[in-house]
Amino acid sequence: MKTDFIPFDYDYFDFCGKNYVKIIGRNSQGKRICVMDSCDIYFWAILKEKINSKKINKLIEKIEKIKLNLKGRQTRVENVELHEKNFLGKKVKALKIFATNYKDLHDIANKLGFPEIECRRGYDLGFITHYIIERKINPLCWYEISGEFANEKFSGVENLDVDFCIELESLKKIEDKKFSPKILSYDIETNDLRIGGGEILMISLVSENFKKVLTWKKTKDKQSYVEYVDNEEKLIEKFVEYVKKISPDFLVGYFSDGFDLPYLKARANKLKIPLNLGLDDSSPRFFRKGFGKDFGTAKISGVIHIDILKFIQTAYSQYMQSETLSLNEVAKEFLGDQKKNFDLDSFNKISSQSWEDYFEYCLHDSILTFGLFEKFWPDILEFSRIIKEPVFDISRNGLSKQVEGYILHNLERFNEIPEKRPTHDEIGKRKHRKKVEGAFVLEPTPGLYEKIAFFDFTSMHTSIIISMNISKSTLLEKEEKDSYESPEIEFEGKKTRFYFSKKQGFLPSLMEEILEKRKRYKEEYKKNPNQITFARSNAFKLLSASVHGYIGFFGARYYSLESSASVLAFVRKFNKEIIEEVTKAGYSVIYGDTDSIAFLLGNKNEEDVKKLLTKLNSELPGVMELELEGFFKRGIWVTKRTGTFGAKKKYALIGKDGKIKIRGFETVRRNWCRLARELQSNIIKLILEEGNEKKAFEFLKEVIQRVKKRKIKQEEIIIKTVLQKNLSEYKAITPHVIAARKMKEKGLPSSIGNLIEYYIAESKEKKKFVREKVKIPGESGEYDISYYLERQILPAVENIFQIFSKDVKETIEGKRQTSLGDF
DNA sequence: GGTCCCTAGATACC
DNA sequence: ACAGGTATCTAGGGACC
Repeated sequence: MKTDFIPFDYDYFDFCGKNYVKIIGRNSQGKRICVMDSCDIYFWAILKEKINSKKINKLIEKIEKIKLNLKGRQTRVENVELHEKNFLGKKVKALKIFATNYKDLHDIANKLGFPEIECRRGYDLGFITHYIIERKINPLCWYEISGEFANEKFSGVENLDVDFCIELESLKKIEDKKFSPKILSYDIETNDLRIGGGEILMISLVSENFKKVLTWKKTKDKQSYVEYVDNEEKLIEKFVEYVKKISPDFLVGYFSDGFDLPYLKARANKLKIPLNLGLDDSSPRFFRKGFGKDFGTAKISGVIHIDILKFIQTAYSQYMQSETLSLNEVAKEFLGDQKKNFDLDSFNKISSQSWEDYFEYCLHDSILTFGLFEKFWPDILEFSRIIKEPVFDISRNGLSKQVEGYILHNLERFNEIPEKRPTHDEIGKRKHRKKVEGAFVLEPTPGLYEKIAFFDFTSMHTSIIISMNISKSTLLEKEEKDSYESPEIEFEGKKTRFYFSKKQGFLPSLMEEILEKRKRYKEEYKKNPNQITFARSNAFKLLSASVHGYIGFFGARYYSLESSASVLAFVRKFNKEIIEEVTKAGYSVIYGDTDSIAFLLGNKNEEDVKKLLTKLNSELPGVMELELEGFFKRGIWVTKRTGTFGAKKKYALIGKDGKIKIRGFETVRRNWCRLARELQSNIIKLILEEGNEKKAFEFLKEVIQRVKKRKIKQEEIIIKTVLQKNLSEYKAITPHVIAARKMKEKGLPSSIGNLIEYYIAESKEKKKFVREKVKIPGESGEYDISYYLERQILPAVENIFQIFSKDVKETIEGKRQTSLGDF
């Protein structure tokens, strides 16, 4: 039997005491295939230096005799080989110790208390990762495979609903072909948000040319996509039936790891019915990660369950305009579509027509989820191919896991044995180490400026890692001639320098490849700018930028605080040097943050600036590169609220095309009310466009009048804050905590991650705390004029007008008495 | 009950 | 626990008078 094949998902099982991998995928005819395979299972025992071959042979003999009795199961070392390997860049002799079952490696490793052995490695990769590395059958790449039909052989162990099942004999990588996975999105609606705490009212399903809402709630009219069942029990059964019938490669939800699938499972358990969604009729398995704070993941055998929210969260949230990651806002940003309007507040009072609306609302959620998956699929695909981990994991892993995955799958090229995961104790120690000094931020001189140029370093941290060959394995113990020397660093209380070998390490070498990808996608975006090419470009920017974070992350295998400190010291050094050079060239530098610098053109022109850039680049080492971010017509920098110091990380620019770029100002901070944000944004715009504050001041006066006359709509005064911890954990009782408590009383979502909305209302008595005046949107009350004038508008505009020596405090607060007389 | 200083908390920038 | 450090700013917490 021979066929082409593209692997989607990997799982493993035991058969006759041996590890098998089952890979689910398809061929170009669209047939679903299960490939059964196994691979060599082994780990490494790295030997101490200067052990003679006689001793090694004796050691091998001893190890070969190791037998274990684990929970009634017999296992033993199968074979031992001696290899020349690298470990952390150093040549070592290592024993490759083979076993039957991956699960046993840890136990066997623990039996190796021989003095000749320095350390044991390679038993903690996870079987799937180990398998992919070993057999090189990479996710989402095309292969030509051959083997025997194996449905019979594994029957009784693995009964899968696939077109055919093959035991792999040979494989060959073939050219990429186009393929479109079958996608089914789903969404449930319930009458209680606590998992399993209420009933599931309806479930929507959307696939290509397929739309369905299942419900047991009968109504007078009926849309064609609505299908009635008798009760909740039948609802769940019908859902399973449809999933099996459509038989998708990907079952996609939005926050479905945390809500939809656990809810379905909980209800199925309660009703004592199976939730046999797996291709082998198994129920979803839930894996808890961390210590309760986060949600687990939900895995379905043979069907790849994707919670698209997770991928968006790690890969894109930093670059999105949306203020929350709600399906509504995310869909608005990426699909230009949003959720249907439906008031979920009162389940009991839903009329028949409302139920129709509710069905449509539910259906539309699945439509949006489907659309989001389609939009992000190219990115998930690319990530999965590059990192070589299955989509299930790629779509859920954090950035450190992605970087680490990339490293682990590429070690073999360097003949490297993988470093182990840090132990719990080691993590504890790392977390308690003193933080290293970070980047340098130049304090700006507040003012309105004309003709500004911005330079920034492309992927600065990564290019430093590459250019200075910085990593755990290239770090030298002491100064060596002809090595890279870090600037002086304050490290663990002492001033010191670190040195890195000039022989390129495997990590810097791998980073060079990531940087290449990043550049390629940036070019692609420039050629064809749209949301998706932008997002992809940024996803790789993020992956590239995460490399530095990874080596300073306490959970990393290749953690090295010395390396991290060195990278940051170089970051400071290069930025300060560029500031100096640009100043020397006759420009006045306004601002700089980490990898960027802003300066005035003055009496020079753009050509001069470009020439300067070329000159600066010719002096930079390795792959380091300074880039022209852009020329701007005007820019504004303000003071901090307290004192006369220039505020860092707060500025606004207007490009030659009139486009405005605002950083750090209240305008871009979601926990300020829209009134203040929009006012500030308009004022910044007017000032940047006009070059003076006159029109802006008139605008301010108008808004003040509207506030005083209570002409401001409620949605403009709402303050939105995301709850970052559980309500009981707050030490300080802030306004948003009070608002969250009120929401909780009303049964509204008020746990970690939920958006808390409130406004500050006027009260008869004088109140000491803001929190005493907090009201949530449904509560009746008039907004507190003084609060909004003094605590929202004033702070948002005061510093801006101060640049023109205009004190607006009087304008905002002063006239209040007279205008209040009008009422 | 007011003032002062500090911390908690949220959210931004790179 | 699940990339890092730097920074701004509000409101609350607590000491003191």
